[in-house]
Amino acid sequence: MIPEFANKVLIWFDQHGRKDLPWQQHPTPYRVWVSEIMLQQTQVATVIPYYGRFMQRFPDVLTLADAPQDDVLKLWEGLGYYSRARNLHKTAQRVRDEYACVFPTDRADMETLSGIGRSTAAAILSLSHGQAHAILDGNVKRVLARYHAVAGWSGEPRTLKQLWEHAEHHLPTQRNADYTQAMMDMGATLCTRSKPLCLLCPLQDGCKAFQQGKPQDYPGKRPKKDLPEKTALALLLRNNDGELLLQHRPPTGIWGGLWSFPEFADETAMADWLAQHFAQTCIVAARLPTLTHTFSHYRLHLQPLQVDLDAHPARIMEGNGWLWYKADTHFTGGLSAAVRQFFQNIE
DNA sequence: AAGTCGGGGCG
DNA sequence: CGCCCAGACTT
Repeated sequence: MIPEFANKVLIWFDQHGRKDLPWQQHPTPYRVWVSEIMLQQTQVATVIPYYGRFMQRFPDVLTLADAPQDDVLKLWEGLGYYSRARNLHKTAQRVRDEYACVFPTDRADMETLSGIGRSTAAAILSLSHGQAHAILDGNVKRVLARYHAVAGWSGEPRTLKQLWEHAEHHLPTQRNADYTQAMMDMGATLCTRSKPLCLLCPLQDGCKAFQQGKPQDYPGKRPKKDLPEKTALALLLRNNDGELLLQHRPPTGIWGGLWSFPEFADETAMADWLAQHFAQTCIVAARLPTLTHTFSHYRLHLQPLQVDLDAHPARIMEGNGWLWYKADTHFTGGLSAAVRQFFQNIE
C-alpha cells in the first residue's frame, strides 16, 4: 500500500529524482554505508570524488578492515569529522570478525556498529535491501518540518520525536528504496534551506508551511551561543635537512589520528619541550602569520613559530607517533585542512 | 560571518 | 536523559 504522501513523492522521483549517483550503482550495503557516512557531513558534489577514490582503494569491506588506519584517514583528508573515518574502519573490522564480512540485515544489529545510528541504519537497509524503514537526515527533517509545520529545533527531544513519527507515518510498504532516495533528493533540490522551490513541489498541496506562506521558518533553528576563543602555538621545527617535525595526534579530540605540528600552550612549554628532546635552546627563527580555524564550538588561533635545529636531531623521534616530513616525498598519513593549507602556502 | 550536519560519549 | 563534542563547507 502506498499512502498519498508517498505516492506523490514517488511520482516526482520517477521524473526528477537522482538515479545516477555512484553509490546508486550496485547499491550493496558496503557501498551505501560508505556513501551515507560521507554524506552525513558533506554535500553530494564534494563527496563524489572522495567516494570514487575510496572505492578504488577499498573496494570491499575486507580490504577496508585490513588496511592501516593511516590509509583510511589519508583518503578522508579534508572531509573533516575524522572520528567518522575511524569509526568506519572499526566497523569494517567488526563486520569482518563478527559477521564474516556480510553486513547484518537486522536494523538493531546494524545500530550497534560504530558510526551507524537509527537514520543511517535505516538508510543502508532501505537503499540496499529495500527494507521499509524511515530515515531522518537533515533533508528529510526539513521536508517534514515544513509539511507539518513542526516549529521546534530537532535538537529538542520532543521535536525530534514528532519528526520521527511523521517519517514513520508516511512510509510506503513498497518501493521503499526509491522513496528514501526521493525524500533525500527533495530536501536537497526542492525543499532547500533558503529559497525552496515550492512551485515545483509535489507536496505543495498539503504543506502547512507553504499554506502559511513562510517555509523559511521551518525547521526551527538551533539556539546560538558565542564561540570561545582559544590560542595555541604550533611548532614548525626544521632539521638541517629541511624536514619538518609532525606529531601523530591522539585518537580522540580535535583532528584525532591525524598528523600535525606539535602544539603548545605558550613559549615556556615549547622551550621546555625543545630543551628536553633536543637539548637545544629555543631560538625562534620566524613568527609566521596566525592561522585561525573555526570549529563548531570554539575558534582556534594558531601562532606558528619556526625553530631551526643547528645540529642533526637524534633519530629516536622516528616512529612512535613522530616523523620528519619531507616536502617532496609521498606521505601516507592524514593531514588536517589547516596543516595542508599551511604546506600549500609554503610551497 | 553564520548556518549546517548524524552520531559518539559522558555524567 | 541532557548536554557537549567534532570541521569543512555553503550561503
